[in-house]
Order: sequence, then structure tokens, then C-alpha cells
Amino acid sequence: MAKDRKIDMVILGLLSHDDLTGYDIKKQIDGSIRFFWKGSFGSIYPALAELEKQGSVRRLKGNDGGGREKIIYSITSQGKEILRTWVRDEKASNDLKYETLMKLFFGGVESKETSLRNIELFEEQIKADLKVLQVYKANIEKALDEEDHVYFYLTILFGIETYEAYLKWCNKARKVLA
Amino acid sequence: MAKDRKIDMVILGLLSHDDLTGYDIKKQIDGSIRFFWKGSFGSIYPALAELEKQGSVRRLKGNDGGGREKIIYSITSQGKEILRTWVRDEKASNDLKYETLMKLFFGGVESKETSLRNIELFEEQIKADLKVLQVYKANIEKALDEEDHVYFYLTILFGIETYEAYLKWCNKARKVLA
DNA sequence: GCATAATGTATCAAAACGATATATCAAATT
DNA sequence: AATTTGATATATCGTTTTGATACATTATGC
Repeated sequence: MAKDRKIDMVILGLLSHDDLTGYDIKKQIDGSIRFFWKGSFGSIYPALAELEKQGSVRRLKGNDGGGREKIIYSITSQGKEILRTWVRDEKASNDLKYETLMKLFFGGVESKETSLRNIELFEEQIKADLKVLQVYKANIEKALDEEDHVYFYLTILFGIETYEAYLKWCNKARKVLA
Repeated sequence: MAKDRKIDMVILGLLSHDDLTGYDIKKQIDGSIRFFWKGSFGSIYPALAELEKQGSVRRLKGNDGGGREKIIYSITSQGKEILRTWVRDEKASNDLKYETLMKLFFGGVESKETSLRNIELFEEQIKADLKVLQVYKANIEKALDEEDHVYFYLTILFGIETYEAYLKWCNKARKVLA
């Protein structure tokens, strides 16, 4: 039952690209992968500690020269093998938690205007995120020949495709309510 | 900070439509709202107990006549007010956790075939869910004149729109990888 | 020169997950 | 008629994750 910590895979995956600190990992989660995953410090740091104990990651020379404490982690061959096994594993949980949709589903307890407002707020957020994704897309298309970039590109395409669908839905929803 | 239990809103929302048992609530979560939310027994039963203690729900006469134990809950006016306040509240967390996308993002550690297989598995799941949604849609369109059905209809439209976008993406992704 | 934003590690209570235990009842098999 | 299966129903428990906060250092902007 134990070994089902998804955060471990996020960490190992990111470390398979680069050596990183816990803080770096959080930044990447909030950046490029926030369109399909999330994670907090409260899970990252404990997970890093356990992965090190297991031998899946190792601690590189920390503060070089002195100054601020800073722990840079690197993936080990054992960690890579765990990551590969997970990628090959055919079971995957895909779920979304969209509070906006839930508010809409129960919209009958409030006025129609409230629901319209909730749709509007959702739309604003999606439009902002879509802009970010389009910038990502433009940048990466310049360097698509590099092997690893293709996978990043795919997830960006996913984000754009779904966000555009959300915007289409917003328009439909407004019409249905009117 | 305390009162931020999302499961409370799911429960109050569902009870605003009908009197239900904990088991009924789970069934509805796994049925009509699973396309944008989820919840487990491990959160439902404790939440029901606390909502009752707070006076947001009340226990109706359980086993009428005897036989199997069965606790039917009903929403109180206090519960309705909490629900309405939440619907009006402009903050909403919308996030998805798509393990398939994460596996794809880190697809570089494995073969291209593995990624194509992961896309295929995802596609199969989406196609199956889309069929269910289309049946829902056909059924509800016959009874759209009823007030509350509109909100259900909107969430179904959302599901269909996004799932169709997923399928479009699957095709694109295959081409990019090839 | 000084405020304030960003970097960085870390912990904690509360919430949710996911699996399991236990038991009843209806329906289908044997 | 007896038995197995599957749906109904409540409940708990360890593990994982969230979301907030604490604390300290180093850049950056005014």
C-alpha cells in the first residue's frame, strides 16, 4: 500500500532533467507543470528526505564557499529505475477538482447572476493562463529539434487545447443560462 | 482558516437537491459529478457527523420498520445558508492532477513506444467517459425546461467540450511523436 | 540606506485518499 | 432449497497532501 507517493515521481522526474533544490522543484511545479499537476513544500521536503534515505536521490555539495544553506539534490541510478518503472506502469489516475464547476452544479440555490459571475471569473483565469501557455509554445517551437523538448511541447499543446475548450464552453454556458 | 472543507460543500449541495444517505452521496459523486470532483467514504462519513453536530444537516428517521441500518440526512436552513455563501464566494480552486500528462512530460526516460501507449490508454478512458456523458446529455435535453436541470446540463456540456479537446490532443500528440 | 521581494529550508494541523472491515439484503446460480 | 455473488450501507485507519506559517538570508528597487 505504501509506495504510492506521486510527489516522489514529480521529484524524480524533475531531477532526471536537472540537479535541483527543494525550492527549485517547487518553482518548476508552479511553473511548467502546474497545468496538469501541483505540489506543496509540505510534501516536497519530507519526500526529498525519504528519497535520500532510500538511495533514490543524493545530496550534492551544499553551500559551496559558505553563506546561505542550500541543498542541491541529484537523482541516482536507483531513482532513475523507479522513475522508468512508473512511466511504464499502465495505471494512471487522472482527476480534476474544479470548484467553479461544482459551484455551477449547485447554482440553483443562488441567483442566475451569481452563476454568470462565477463563469466570468473562471474565464478570466483561463485567459490569463492561456497567454502564458502560448508564450511557452512560441519559445519551445524554436528549439523543438532537441530530444527532450518534444515531451514538454506535448503537455503545452494539451494545456492550450483544453483551455481553448474551456473558453468555448464559457460562451455556450452563458447562452444556455440566458 | 478552519472551515475550508470542500467535501462539506459537496454534501450540502447534494442534500440541497435530495435527502440522502452517505452511501447515496458517494454514488452521486462517482456518477454525475465525477467529471469535475471526487470524494471518498473516508471523508464523507466524518464530514456528515460533523455537519450534524454543527446543525447544518439533520438525521431523518433511519430504519423505518426495522431491518438494515440506514441513516438518511437532510439539509437544514443553516446548511443552506452556508452553501449559498460558498456559491457566492469568488475564490475557487481549479486544479487537475493528470498522471498521464506527468508520465508524458517525463517520457524522455523511456522509449517513444511507451509514451504512445500511455496516450492510447488515456484515449480509451476518455472515449468511454465521453459516451456516458453523451447519454446524460441526450436524457437531460428532454427535461431541460425544469429549473434545476439547467445547471446539471452546463456541467455535462463542460465535460463533453473538454473530453473532445482531449481526443483532439491525442491525435496531435501522436503526430508530434511520430 | 532601507524596505521589500525573492530565495531557501522546514514544520504542523487539517483535509483527503484509498484501502479495508463488517454486515445486510436481493438476485442469480447450482 | 442452499449458496454464491454483487449491491447496499456504515465506519475506521494509516498514509499522503494541502495550505499556512515560521524563520533566515540575499538580491533588488527606490
